[in-house]
Amino acid sequence: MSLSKTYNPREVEDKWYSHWLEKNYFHSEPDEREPYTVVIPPPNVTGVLHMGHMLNNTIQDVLVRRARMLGKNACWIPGTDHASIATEAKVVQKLREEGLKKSDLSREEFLKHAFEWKDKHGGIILQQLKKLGASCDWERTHFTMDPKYSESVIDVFIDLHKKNRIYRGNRMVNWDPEALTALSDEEVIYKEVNSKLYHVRYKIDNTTDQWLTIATTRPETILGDTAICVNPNDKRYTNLHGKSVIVPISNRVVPVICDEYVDMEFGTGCLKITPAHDTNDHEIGLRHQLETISIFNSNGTLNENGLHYEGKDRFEVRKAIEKELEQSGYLIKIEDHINKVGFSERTNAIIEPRLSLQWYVNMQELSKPALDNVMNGNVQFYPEKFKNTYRHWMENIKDWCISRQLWWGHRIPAWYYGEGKEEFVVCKTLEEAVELASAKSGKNIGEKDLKQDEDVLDTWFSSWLWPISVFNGLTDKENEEINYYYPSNDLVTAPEIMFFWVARMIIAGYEYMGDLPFKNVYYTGIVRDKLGRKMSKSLGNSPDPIELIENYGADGVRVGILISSPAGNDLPFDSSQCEQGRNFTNKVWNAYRLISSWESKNIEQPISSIKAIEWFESKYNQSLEEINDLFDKFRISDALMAIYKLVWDDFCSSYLEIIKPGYQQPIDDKTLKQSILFFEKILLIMHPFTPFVTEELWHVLSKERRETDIIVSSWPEKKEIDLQVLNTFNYCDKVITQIRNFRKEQQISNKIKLDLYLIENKEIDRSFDSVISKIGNLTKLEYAEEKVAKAHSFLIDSNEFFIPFGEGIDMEQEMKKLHEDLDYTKGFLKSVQGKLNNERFVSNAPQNIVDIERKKEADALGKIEVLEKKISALS
RNA sequence: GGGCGAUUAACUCAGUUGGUUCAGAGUGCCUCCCUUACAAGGAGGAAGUCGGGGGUUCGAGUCCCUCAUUGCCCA
Repeated sequence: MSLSKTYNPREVEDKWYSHWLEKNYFHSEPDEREPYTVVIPPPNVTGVLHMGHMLNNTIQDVLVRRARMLGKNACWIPGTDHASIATEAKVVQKLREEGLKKSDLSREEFLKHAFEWKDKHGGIILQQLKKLGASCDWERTHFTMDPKYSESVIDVFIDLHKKNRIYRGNRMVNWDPEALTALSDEEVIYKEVNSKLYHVRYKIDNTTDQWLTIATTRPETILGDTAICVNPNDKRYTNLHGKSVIVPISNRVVPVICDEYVDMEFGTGCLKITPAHDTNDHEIGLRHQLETISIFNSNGTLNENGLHYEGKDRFEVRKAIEKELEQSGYLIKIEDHINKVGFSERTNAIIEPRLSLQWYVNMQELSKPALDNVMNGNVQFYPEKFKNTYRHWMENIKDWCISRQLWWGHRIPAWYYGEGKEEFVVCKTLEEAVELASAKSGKNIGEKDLKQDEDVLDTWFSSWLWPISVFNGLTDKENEEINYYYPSNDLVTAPEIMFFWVARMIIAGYEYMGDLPFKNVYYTGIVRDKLGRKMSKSLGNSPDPIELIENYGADGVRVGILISSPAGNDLPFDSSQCEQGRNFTNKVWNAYRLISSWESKNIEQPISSIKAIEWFESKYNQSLEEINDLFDKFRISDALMAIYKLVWDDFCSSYLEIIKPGYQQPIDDKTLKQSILFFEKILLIMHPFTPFVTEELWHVLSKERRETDIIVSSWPEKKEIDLQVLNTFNYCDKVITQIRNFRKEQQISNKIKLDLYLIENKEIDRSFDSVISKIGNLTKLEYAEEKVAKAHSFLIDSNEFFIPFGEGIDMEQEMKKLHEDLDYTKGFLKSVQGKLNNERFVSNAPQNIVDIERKKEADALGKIEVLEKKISALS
């Protein structure tokens, strides 16, 4: 035999992937078939493949390949996201390494560098996906900053502005002092940190020595205090109502105000109010018309309101001010304190709440259809539990801050012609702006008088259009492709971006297409390491996917990653799972090796083979039905497991063993032909999970198939299942197990032939006796009338089986087993009779349940009788 | 602090309307076997008070309450 004992994925993977590409199988064009569309969650353009992508894209590929085989026009759109903050940060860092500062560059120069970077590093991840076997339509690769795509983003901005859904507002934003940009709420990560709670006393104005004490975690913001607030119901402080206090260091006189917002239990019950630097304080400030004093610059250093601290960093100032407060007697005490602090998702800088003028989308009305259509099931979530989370967020949705103080991205199409709050127009081009601005202002405004907004849009403001704009559904409305492919079918993504992305795509879908963007959303879990930690670069606990593919083969990795990862569950990943996957591909490979080694002749077909074929036909169809059902429910792991067991247990361990001819014996033509057909049917259902090994075997297995490719072959049709055959095989399997057990207990080699006698107390379907004889390696299988002496015996469904043994009888062992069996059955009978003697059970339980119990009782009684007879016969 | 989940074998998970497809699967573990497809293999086996406690019911892994532990989302 010249075939390798083990499957070698390296030899076949590149070959078939190139072949598929050459044949253009991944490419889709609208036609008369039913479309099946999936849009990839676009990875960051400069990203590299990690385990999360592996999981996510394997699932998509499984779905897409199966849809293709089901005869649908499958279209999987790949692409990348410009990821404004992440990419800009990378470019800035790269420039810094080259000695260039962003601030020294013009916008145009910077963007030139950024595009160079993108062209060089962009899309590596897409190349990596090919190694995994992803069957994306590469001709349709999109990038969220492609010209057409960008145009649609700008159009949407203009449109929403026209509809009064976009407005410009001076609001508290999450400011990233490192990236120097505002962030959306979703980009802020709150973490618990050990900090300190400073108790500081403020002197009450117009007194010589009366004080109140506040508690704060941010003493540096004292310089921006414009009030002290107490709860109006707090009896301790009624004396303060209407008074003023003197802020330490700045010596500003500020009022004491009352607001129920203050938690009387926390700290001292006196809250200092800094409207410029805290969201809640800002709201209190608005309610009480307080002055707002900003003390920070955009980069987190103090401004001129910071007095002698001007120019110093906020954390440096915190230390310094602690000292100053202490020296001047204002600091009462410092307590340890745990509080939650917001960090920038991208730069990890501590977020500074900051008042600034930003662009917002009013989400109230816009989001309604998106909530309704998920709740009513038009858009299905898998698993469904995420609907709750979704609803909670959608019902409390806040306006979306969409401007970012960056250069890499879609520049906001707003043009300013003056300093006034309303002195701007929103439109696509400078020419239009001239016209609109002139009209709006009533003045003659030229190009030079206009200045475009410096900011770009939030990345998600472009990716929320992904399912539409990859088909140019906005720039070229009603075009053939958008009409054909939209809405897409399944979206596979991580629950972490349910709000960033999924919810907003649904919103955009209803707003711009009047329809859902996808029918099903499959949420994957987070890939974690063995210890349950999230996989991350900094921890270094993430295996390199490409290395895994090299070690275990793409098919092995695909199986390994899917074998136990139900939707929505985190996946604790361990490379041993890939080992299991690799072993699976190897198993199939060896099944092929076996079949290919047989020489066929026109000889009589053994009955055992005929029966095996009958059985496997039904078994296959039973599994196929189950697998189809699991796919319909998006239970991808379970579908894989069902296939795994069908292949390994049923096809290899049972079927092939039954039909296997003796050593160097030929096989009959019919059986071989049928076995190859079975093998092909198995390859077909395996294909979505293990595309490479199945394509390889498809081609070598039979000559007829060499002209076709499995990737474009049809998913098998389900045929009838003969339950009788399946039941009889189960019985046969039980007998075989008993024979094997006997051999093992008595240490009788498989090579030694045995006799089997049986007393048929209950009718037996004898059709699989030839199979029992073959697998059990029996010389004879005889139906007897009387018990056989000096024999090992066992019971299956009240039928008695005997294997006579020669000299080395272990009688004790036999007796022990009989007694164990008897004890168990007696206990079982007792519990059944307990139920039946309970009048309430008999009168309340449905008749069929009672009947079942009665039958159990009868069976148990019969079995006990047989066992007792045997025991007395042996003793 | 608010919301949503989870807890079943050593590990990862199934368990649809309460009742024979109810205590399951895969991996791991143990025993025996290098048997002529595959030791990346074969055959067999052990292993769980279904997180604790209450309740409803003839009957609870499944429904209700409560506690504990834990995860995620939001502030």
